[in-house]
Parts: sequence; structure tokens; C-alpha cells
Amino acid sequence: MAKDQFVSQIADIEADFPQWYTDVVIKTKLVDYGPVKGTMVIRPYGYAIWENIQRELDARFKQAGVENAYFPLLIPMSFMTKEAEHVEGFAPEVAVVTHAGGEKLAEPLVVRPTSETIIGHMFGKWIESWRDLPLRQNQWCNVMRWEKTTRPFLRTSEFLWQEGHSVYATGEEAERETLAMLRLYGEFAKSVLCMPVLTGRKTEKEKFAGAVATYGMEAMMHDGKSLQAGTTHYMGQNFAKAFGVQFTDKDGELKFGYTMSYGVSTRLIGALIMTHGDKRGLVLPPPVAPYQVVIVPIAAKKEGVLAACEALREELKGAGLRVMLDDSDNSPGWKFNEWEMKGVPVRIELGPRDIENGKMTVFRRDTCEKSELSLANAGEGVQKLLGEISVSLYEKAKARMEQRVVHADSLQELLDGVNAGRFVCAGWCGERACEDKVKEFAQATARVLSEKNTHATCLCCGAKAKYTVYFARAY
RNA sequence: CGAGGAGUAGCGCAGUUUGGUAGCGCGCUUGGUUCGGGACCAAGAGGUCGUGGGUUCAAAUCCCGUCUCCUCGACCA
Repeated sequence: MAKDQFVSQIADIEADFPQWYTDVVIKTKLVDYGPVKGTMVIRPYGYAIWENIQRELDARFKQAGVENAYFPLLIPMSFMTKEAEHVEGFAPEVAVVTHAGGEKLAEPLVVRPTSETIIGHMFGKWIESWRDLPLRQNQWCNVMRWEKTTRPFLRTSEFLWQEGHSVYATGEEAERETLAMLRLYGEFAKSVLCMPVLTGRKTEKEKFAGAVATYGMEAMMHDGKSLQAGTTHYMGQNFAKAFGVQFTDKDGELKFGYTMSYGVSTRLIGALIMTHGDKRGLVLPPPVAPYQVVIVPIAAKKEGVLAACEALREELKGAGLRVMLDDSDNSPGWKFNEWEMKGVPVRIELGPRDIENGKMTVFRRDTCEKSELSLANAGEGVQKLLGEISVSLYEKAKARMEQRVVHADSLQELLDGVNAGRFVCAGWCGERACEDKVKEFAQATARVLSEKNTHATCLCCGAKAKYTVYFARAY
């Protein structure tokens, strides 16, 4: 393929953001469309990113003392209706199984849109005494929500996620855990995804169906729109009462537990793509990149080149790096473009000239700069570079986010702000009517409440501000 | 569900106005030359034109029906 055709393979990130996103996802072979509308087939290159996310997050959960378990895909319809707000919130988007074994089922089964109900049911059986608490479990699974419009990773009918569920004897403990998990997610986003996030409480309008309080972490995309990248929910006793999650306390009384849940999904991959990607395609943070380093041999048929590449690969692998040696028949130029598009953080070019000088040519994807490193101690040098890339990616994204937060004192200022791709920080009286009006006027929603209230008046009605809110258009 | 657009080779498309043998680029196969930013030459394989009906000597093309997908709205991790 000619060079100009390659460039046109990916839409212009500035001019056509949605198309750019789809191009990157499909053309870098992260996913393919499934035969059923709204489903995606995650290809090995995309799944490897998910595996890395899983590994890193799972280690953090284990560190915090959370165990993994697995609950069934199908949930009796009657479970869904036990918690009034929950069923109302999810009813429009559940898929229902009505037939099985060639017969109509006596009770329809829903394909889980989330597992609060079935986990509540099981926890109710498992918990008897205060000694059984806290109960903290997590499951990695797929869920299904029949959304009207879909986009790979950002919103698909079926998606992969983890959902953690805990039961505590007291509301204070459950609330503390809800905030602790939010902090864990924030740290994870920073150190693994190299992605800055805004964290905070959600408004009543935006909270999870059936929760007392919902907290979220929001990431800012290239176009200034916000993406909910993770949530934690404090349920109070709502689900415990619906599913009979009771225990005998130290004082001998039968009490309902307090539950909380938290989740992140494959949407994080979409967030990564949109946070770091550029007009050449993907830019993957080293901690999650399927390959952290790709070695491209130059003049591969010349004596000793391939052998030197193989030796380098083994050395880098020995240093604990994920390495790809691209010894395919494609020309070097083709390989450069291919792996850049796929977002590999570091490329090493190794040819006769380098070998002679005891050096390797190193290209870093985030800045697209080439430099030279010594072939001796290659592992150490590349490790160091990957670390620099991680920091640089985070700092760059953070600076962009900070630059793009503006303050508003009126609806018009807010509209101007979101139109310019900004997160808009504004005062809010706390009334649903004003929140609705903001959405109608500016197509922007309250993403999270700020911890501190720094604004005097509500941007909508002018009354005394109860909260300071980050508003934005959202995916 | 409201408004637009598109279904032709694995992918991207042209051909439809004016009916007349199914085309192009990329990819793929084989052989050769190449290799420091998407190389080149040669030879090949691959399509009942989304689908059902109609008009006609003749339909990718005209008419009627139908299905699917995409984009933008309303709903949402």
C-alpha cells in the first residue's frame, strides 16, 4: 500500500473524532464486529490489553483482601423485581430468555445486566453471624445491556467487567469501603493506565438504580467529552432487605447487612484509546501494552542481524519485558507504521550499522522521537525508558485535563464551555429541576460533585450553591 | 421510534442517470529482485451484485415489496 493511502486509513483525530476512534479500534485489530448487533469480538491484541488490566487490578484487589468468585449468567426474573428502583432502572435494557430445552420456561430468565440481585440472594444464604462479616467478593464476567446505540468498548450490548460486592455489619464500614475502592480505582488509573481521572460523588439523577450513593471516576477524552470509567456504589440496606441478607450481631439481634459494589469494564480500553491516541493510531501505556517493545530487524538477511535481534529479544524477555520480534517478510517501513498504529510504546531498530556500533536505534511512540541506546544493558535501558513514557503519558494527559477545566456562573457560560470541549465547574443548588435544565440547555450532565464547594450560587437558578459540580458532555 | 445514508470479490469502492459479456485499488497465492519510514516485476485465484417478486429478447442497472447495516437524535458502564 502506498504511503498516502496508509495515512488516510485513519481519520483525522481533530476533524472527525468518532470516526477516528472507530478506525483505530478496528484497524489496529483490537476487535471486530460480532454477528449480533452491538456485540464485539475481542481479538487477541485487544484481549491482551484486557488481560493486563485484569492482572494489575486483580493484584490490587487481592492486596486489599478481596476474593474472586463466580455467579451464574442467568437470573430469575423475580429476583430483578425485588428491589423496586433496581428493576425500574434496568428493565428497559435487559435481554430475557423465555425458552430453553425446546419448551417455554415457567419463569423467564434475564441475562445479567449486573449481579447485585443474584449475589444478594447467595450472600443472604451464606451469612448467618457477625463473624461472617465483612464478606468481600469480586467476579470477572460478562454482562449484557441491550443499548440502543453502541460503539466498540465504549458501549456494547455485551461487555466484560469485574464487579465487586461486599457486605458489612455497619453502614459506616460499607461507606468507607465504597470510598476506598474509588481511591483504588483512581490509583490504578494513574499508575497502570497513565490516565488522570476526576473522582467524586454522583448526583441523585446519575446514581445507580437501587443505590444510596454512587461515586464515579470520569476521564476526559481528546474531544473534551467525559467518559465514566468506573463506579462504586453504597447500597445501604436496600439490597440486603430485598434479599434477606441478615446476620445475628454480637448483641444477639438479627440485623440487615450493609452492601456496596464497584465495577470497571472493558470500557477502560476505550478510555485508554481516547486519552492517549494520536493521529497515527493507538498509544498504549507500557503497563498494559500487549507488547512493550517491538524489535524490527533492518536488512534481516545480512549476516548476523537476525541472530543479534534474537539475542536482544531474549535479553529483554529476561528483563521481564513483553517483546515482539517482527521477523516477517514485510519491509521495515511497513513494520514501523504497523506497530506505531498498534501503539507499541517502544520500537527498537537493529541493523548492521547499529550492531557494528554496539548501539540500537530506539523509537518511543508517545513522542515519536528516535534516539540511540547502548546494546549493553539493553534491558535496563529499555525499562528506564518505559518508565519515562508512563510518567510522560500521565503528565501530558493531566496537563490537558487541567487546562480544560473552566468555571461558569451561568447557563450560557456553561454552554460555551462544553461547546469548546471543556469540563465546566459550577455551583449547583442541589435541585433536580436545575440539573435537568442544564442538560436541556447544554446537553451536558453532572459528572461528579467536587469535594469542596467553591461556588457561591447555582448557575441555573441563582440560589445559594449547595455543591460544586463538574459538568460535561458524556459518552 | 424521528431524520439521513449504504448494501457489488476478504477489505475499500466504481458501474445504476441512458438496461447489452462483472470492473478498479488494497489484500491473498506462486516465482524472482528487495529491505534505515507502508518496495518492485511477472503470473494467478476469487463475485448467483442483501433478498423476494415484476417488466423485458436481455436487469447490478427500471418498478413494487422486504431484510440488514451505518450516522445523527431520545436511553445508557
